[in-house]
Amino acid sequence: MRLSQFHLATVKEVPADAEIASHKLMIRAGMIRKLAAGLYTWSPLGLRVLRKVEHIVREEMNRAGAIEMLMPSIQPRELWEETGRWQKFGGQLLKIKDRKEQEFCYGPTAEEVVTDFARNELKSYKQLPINVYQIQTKFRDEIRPRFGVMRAREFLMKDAYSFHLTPESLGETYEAMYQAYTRIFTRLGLQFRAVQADTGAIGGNASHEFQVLADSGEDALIFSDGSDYAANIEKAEALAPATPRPAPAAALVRVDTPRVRTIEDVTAHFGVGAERTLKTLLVRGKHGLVALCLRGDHEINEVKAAKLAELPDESLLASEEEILAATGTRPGFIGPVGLPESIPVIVDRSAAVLADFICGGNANDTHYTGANWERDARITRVEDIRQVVAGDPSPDGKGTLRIARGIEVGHVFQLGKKYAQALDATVLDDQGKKQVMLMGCYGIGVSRIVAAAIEQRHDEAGIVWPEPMAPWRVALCVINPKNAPEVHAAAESLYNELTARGIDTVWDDRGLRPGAMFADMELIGIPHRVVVSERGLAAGTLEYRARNAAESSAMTREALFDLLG
RNA sequence: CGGGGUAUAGCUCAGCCUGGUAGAGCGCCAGCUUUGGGAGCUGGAUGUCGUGGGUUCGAAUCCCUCUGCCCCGACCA
Repeated sequence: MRLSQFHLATVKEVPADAEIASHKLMIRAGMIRKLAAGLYTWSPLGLRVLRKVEHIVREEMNRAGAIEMLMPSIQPRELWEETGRWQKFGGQLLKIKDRKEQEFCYGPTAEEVVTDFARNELKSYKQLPINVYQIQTKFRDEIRPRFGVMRAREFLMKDAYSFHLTPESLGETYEAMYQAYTRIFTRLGLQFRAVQADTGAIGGNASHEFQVLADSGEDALIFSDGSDYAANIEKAEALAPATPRPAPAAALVRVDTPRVRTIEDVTAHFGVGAERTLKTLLVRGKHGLVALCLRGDHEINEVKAAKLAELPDESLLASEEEILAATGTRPGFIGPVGLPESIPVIVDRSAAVLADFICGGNANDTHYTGANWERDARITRVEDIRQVVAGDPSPDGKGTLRIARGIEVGHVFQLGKKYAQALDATVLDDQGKKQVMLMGCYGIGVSRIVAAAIEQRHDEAGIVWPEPMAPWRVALCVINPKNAPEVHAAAESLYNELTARGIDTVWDDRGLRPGAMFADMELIGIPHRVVVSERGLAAGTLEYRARNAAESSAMTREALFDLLG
C-alpha cells in the first residue's frame, strides 16, 4: 500500500474522554472515531487490524470443524419470549419496532435464532454433532459504555453454537473449541490464560473464560502458585479453614462505640485486626431480610451469594429504613447477636471459625466484644460466600492463590438443554425417540481483542503490534526522495520486490519530513521499519529497525529479505 | 438507575464569576524557506457559543427546560 493513496489520520491530541492506553492510542492512530456513546467507526487503518484478527479466528474455527453461517442481527420478540429472555435480558436488550408496530431486538447474542434454525433444520441424530458460527455485529445497551471499543455497545463478535445428542459429544466439541481458542490467542501473540468461570445468567455446566492479562483489565483472576488452577474471582472457591473454631475464652461485653461504623473505624477503635471482627450485611431475600456474615477483612462475592436458596438472582442490600425496622439500628451497628429469629443468618466459612470476635451491637452506637457463635449468636447455615484473597489456599489443595487482572476476550460454555428445551429443539435418536439436543456456545470478542492487544503491548511512542495483527508488517520510509531521484527509484524497486514476495508493506510516500514519518509509523505500531536514504544508497545498505528495538542497524537487501522471510 | 460534571472552530481548551462586536494552540488552505525525530515565517478560511424558553436596551455569560457526552456509584454496615 502506498500511504499517499490511503487515508491515515493520526492526531497529536486526544479527546478528553479517553482514559486507558488502548483507547487513547486507537484514537491517536486514527483507527477508530466515535459516533455516539459506545458506537465507533472503524477507519481504513483500524479495519485492517480488525480484519487480521477476524481472519485468524475464522481460520482456526474452520480448522476445528466449525461451519460459518450468518444470522440476522434484528430478531423478533416472539422468539425471545419463548426462552423468557425478552424480559430477563433487561435493559441491555435494545428493543425496536417496525412500521407495523411489531417488536424486535437488535441481537446481543444468537442462542434463540440459532436454536430456532436448529429445530427446523436438524431432524436426525445422524446430523449431529454440528458446530456453526458467525462473525457478526452485536449490540448490547451497556449501562456504561467506556474505554472505546473495549466496552462498546456495538461490537464485532464471533459466536459459535454446537448441537449434540450426548454429553460426551458436547464435551468433545467443548474441548475442541477450548483448543481452538488456545491456538487463536497464541497465534495472535497475546499473553492470555484460560480460567474457570461462573456460568452466570447464560446457564449451563462447564465454562471457561479466555483472559488477556493486563493491569487495566476489569476482571480479577485467581491463580494458584502450586498448580495450574486458574479461575475468575467470581468463581474461585474459598475453602473452609483447616483449623476448627476455638472454644470461647472471653465474655460477651457490650461496648459504647459512638461514630464507630465501618470496619476501619472498629479496628482503629479497638486496636485489633480486621480479621478479628465480623461484618453483617442485611440483604433482601425472597422472603424477607437475610443476614450475611463475613470476616471484617473479607468481601462478599455476589455471584456466590446469588446462588443461596434464600436470595433472588440479584440481591440488593436492604435500605436504611428496612434495617431500622427489622433491627432497631442503623447500618454500621448490625450484628448476629440478638437478631430477630425471622432473619436467617448465613455465615461465611472463614467467619464461622471466629471466636471472641467483635461485631455490631444491634443498637445504635454499640458493638460487642468477645462474641461467640452458638453461645451468643445462632448460625442458620455456613456457606462459601466471600471473595477469595491473595494468600488463600488453592481450592485444589495445591499451593496458594495469587490475583492478576485480565480482559475477557473469549468464553466457552456447555449450555446443556437450556435453550433447546425452551424452544423444543429435538432430533430422533437411533431408537426413533425424540431427544432434546444438548448445546454448547463459544464466543470471542473480535473488536475487543484489538483493544486488549494494545493494552498489553504499547510504549511511549505508540502501539507495538504483535506481527499477525499489525495493519502492515513492514513500513518503508524514504528520506528526501525529491532531492535525489535515485532514492525514490530505490524505494520503489524495494517496495515492488517486497510486495512481489508477499510481504505486507506500507510505503510512506507522503513526502513528509523524517521525524513526522517515523512518529506516525511508530504510533500505528508497524513491526518492521526500513529506511531508504541517500546515505544508505551510497553505502549500499538499508536501515532496519524493529518496532520494539532501541537502535537501527544497517543491512543489505538480501539480509532484509532473509529477516522478513 | 442515583450522584457529580460538562457542552464555545475539525481537535484540546480559554472567555462566563462581574452581561456590551467570538478567542488561543494544534489541525486545515496558500505562498516562501526548510528537509534524518512530529520544521520556520507570512497570509487565509472556519462558529446558529448543544436545544428551547425566560430576564434584559443588549445574553456564550444570569435563570428555567430538554438533550448529548463524561466521570463516580450502584458491595457500605
